[in-house]
Amino acid sequence: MSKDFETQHRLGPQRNPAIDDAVLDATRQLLEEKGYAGTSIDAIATRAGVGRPAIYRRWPSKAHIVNDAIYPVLDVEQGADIDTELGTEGTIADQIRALVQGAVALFAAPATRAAAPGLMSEVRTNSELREVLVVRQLAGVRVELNRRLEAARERGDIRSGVDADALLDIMAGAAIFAMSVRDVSDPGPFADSLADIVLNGILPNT
Amino acid sequence: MSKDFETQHRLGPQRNPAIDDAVLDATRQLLEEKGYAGTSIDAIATRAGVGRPAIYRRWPSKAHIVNDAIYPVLDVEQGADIDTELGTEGTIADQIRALVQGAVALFAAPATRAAAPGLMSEVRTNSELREVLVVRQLAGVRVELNRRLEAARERGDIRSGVDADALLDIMAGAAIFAMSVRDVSDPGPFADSLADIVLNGILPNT
Amino acid sequence: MSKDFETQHRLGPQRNPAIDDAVLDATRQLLEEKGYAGTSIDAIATRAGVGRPAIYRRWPSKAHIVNDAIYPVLDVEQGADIDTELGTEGTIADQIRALVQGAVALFAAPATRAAAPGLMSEVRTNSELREVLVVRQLAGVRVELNRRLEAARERGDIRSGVDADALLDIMAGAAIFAMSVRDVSDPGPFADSLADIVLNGILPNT
Amino acid sequence: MSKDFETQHRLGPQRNPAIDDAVLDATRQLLEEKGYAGTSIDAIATRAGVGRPAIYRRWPSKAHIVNDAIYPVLDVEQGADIDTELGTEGTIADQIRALVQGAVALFAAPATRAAAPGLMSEVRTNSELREVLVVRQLAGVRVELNRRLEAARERGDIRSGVDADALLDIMAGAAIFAMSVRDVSDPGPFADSLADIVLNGILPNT
DNA sequence: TCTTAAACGAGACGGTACGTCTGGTCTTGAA
DNA sequence: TTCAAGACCAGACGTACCGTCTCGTTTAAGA
Repeated sequence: MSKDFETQHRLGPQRNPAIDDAVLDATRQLLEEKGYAGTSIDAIATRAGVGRPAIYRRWPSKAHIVNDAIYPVLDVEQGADIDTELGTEGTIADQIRALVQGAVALFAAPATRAAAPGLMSEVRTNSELREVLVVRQLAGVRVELNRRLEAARERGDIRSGVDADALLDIMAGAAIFAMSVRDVSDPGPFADSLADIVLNGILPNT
Repeated sequence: MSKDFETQHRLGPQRNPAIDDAVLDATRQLLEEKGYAGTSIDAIATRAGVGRPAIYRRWPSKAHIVNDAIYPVLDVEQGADIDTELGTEGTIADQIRALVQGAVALFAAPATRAAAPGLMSEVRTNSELREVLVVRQLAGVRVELNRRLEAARERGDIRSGVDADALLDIMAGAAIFAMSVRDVSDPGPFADSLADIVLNGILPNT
Repeated sequence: MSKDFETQHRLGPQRNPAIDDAVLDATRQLLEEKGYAGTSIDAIATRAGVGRPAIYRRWPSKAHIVNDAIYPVLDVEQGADIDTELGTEGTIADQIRALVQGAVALFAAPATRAAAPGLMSEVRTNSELREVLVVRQLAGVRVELNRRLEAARERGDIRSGVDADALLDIMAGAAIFAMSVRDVSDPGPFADSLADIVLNGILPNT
Repeated sequence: MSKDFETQHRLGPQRNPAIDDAVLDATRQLLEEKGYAGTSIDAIATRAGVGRPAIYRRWPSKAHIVNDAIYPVLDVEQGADIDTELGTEGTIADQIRALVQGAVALFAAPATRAAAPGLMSEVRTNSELREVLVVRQLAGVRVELNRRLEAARERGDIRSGVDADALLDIMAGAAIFAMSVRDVSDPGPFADSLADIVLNGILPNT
């Protein structure tokens, strides 16, 4: 129960950044152990050795905590991060392959398997969460993916008529479904199979 | 508050099937209005004009009610239904197109948009629900799809190396993601885009 | 679970008197084992091997069943029984002594220890029960006791000014309190102590 | 529905003592209006304008609430209170008279009439309640009464052979029976009649 | 012998209360 | 101003009884 931040403990009027980490760590542990519904804010606070108000001071709801706990930040508003994330080098095929690998790896972590469907569910009723998750995080990726596909299409690297939104739905949706519902144990082969269908689906028919 | 089944109301030691319908109807309404988390069993009972114990007598958890409320039964244990459901006629391309249309239509209903991610989340911790939803319902479809793809591959109608499980993950996952997260308003064009990518992904490259 | 009345079992349009006995027996057992609050009608029906409607056909409430189960009938409307019950022979001292012995013996049975306070509680809100228990059973005893004391007072056998109602409250109340609350293990000595105080309390000084 | 304690309302980590009072007041009201069985914890919480958990934080069962609501505390562990309560001055006759008056007054309050038999009933199955009510509260009185009678007997002020326990059973039992079952409307004359019999029962026969 | 009608067990029903658990807010007192 | 601790309301959870009612069967008594 004794945490290292309990020794130097209170910083006065500044927030203690160690608390953020302790909370996110505890959240990941609990997601893995008890699942999304079983991860209560009470349990997070107890596991992190932190009071509940310290949590509510930082995040407005459980979904926001979970979102921060399982997804990399990348909402830095600059294109640089997204570019790096999406793999800016190589052919469009390489880029898509990298994207699929990235998506599968993202949703394959145990905590994420437990959390992703829960967040999908809450995003429908919690508009504050929707703003953060769908608008700020997902929309950026959509725009960037659209830009890339557009460019590739102009170069003739992909078929015309490929819907970028549907493509993103496939990559994210299939990865989440495989990891969280089918509970695929080895993500590698699945990522290959997924990339195989997706690439054949968008590249020109020779 | 008076329901039509209240007039003749009690059938003695047999359960009143009108209550099943009233509960499932109320569940669909509440899912649409309040979302998955906001749909409490109390609210369902009140809306259906039914006591809470009558619900617990029929379903062991909220997830089971929701499952019955939004998914067609088709667990008839005979292949016949699944065959019909999956579209047994025409070329493999026609069959896949029908499958994609069916999946999108299934997840496009407002109640289902609200419920599907919630069920995906609970299926991970509720093993009783997993039995019903993943093993009994999904597994049948997986087996049948696998059989069809195998046959088509032998006829050379699709590429070899296409993973049937990944294909099902794509169809279900993409449809759920598009409907529940992206909240696509018109399912028709999305289904076409999805079918376009999927078909090109599995058919031979000319 | 097989009762002897289950062999020949149903008598047609007449009630099966064996059910009355089975229910009252089960009630006494459950009172002793689980106490008054823990004795549910469900449990009585199950223990007696009887359906709930068969019970409700005979008694309007749990309190009525318990009343029948623990108290001797004596509501025969004829003074004869009460006379016998109250001990009509001997001096007034002998009669009072017999009364005290009877009261203590009545409330000393294990089932009665558990039930008496519960009935006292329900009699305040259940007016139907009040009618049966207080008016029909107790009032008769009050009247008869009053008559005896009046006669004894005229003969100079007891002090004047002794309140018959208070005397009955003492005998019943003290016996119930000793048995149900103090949980006296041996009723004999207690009955003697009680009789000692009561007799000295009403007989003339010297 | 707005209570005075709602203005300043929450005291932080300390419990709000105003809630204790509000709950006990509501309990007394409900006992008077609906009787013991009709006084649900739900109803108490609603009437007191308080959440149910706030009640369960303070008392382990309905019986404990009722006990606190109707009986004065006097479990101060020092003899002083009990001495005062039992009336330490005057002859033994005066003391007994005071005791009888006190007992009758205690059980004459409307809420107490409704509650006392219910508590007597629950004390038999709820051992936690028995500890509080019988051991901590009643036993102290029994010991003190025994001491007084012993002293009086040595002085020759009462007959030898008077059982202190039976005497207490008489005073408490008769008062409860008269108030809760017979429902005596005017406690004064009853207390006089009871004291008359009791005093004659224990004083020497001149 | 056949019919009628009541009693029976089994158990579903709406309703109410139980005691527990969360979520999100607020307050205290120390640092 | 932050922190931990924790009290607070609101309300959902799943369970247990209550008293009523209906079912389908059994059985005694009357036709």
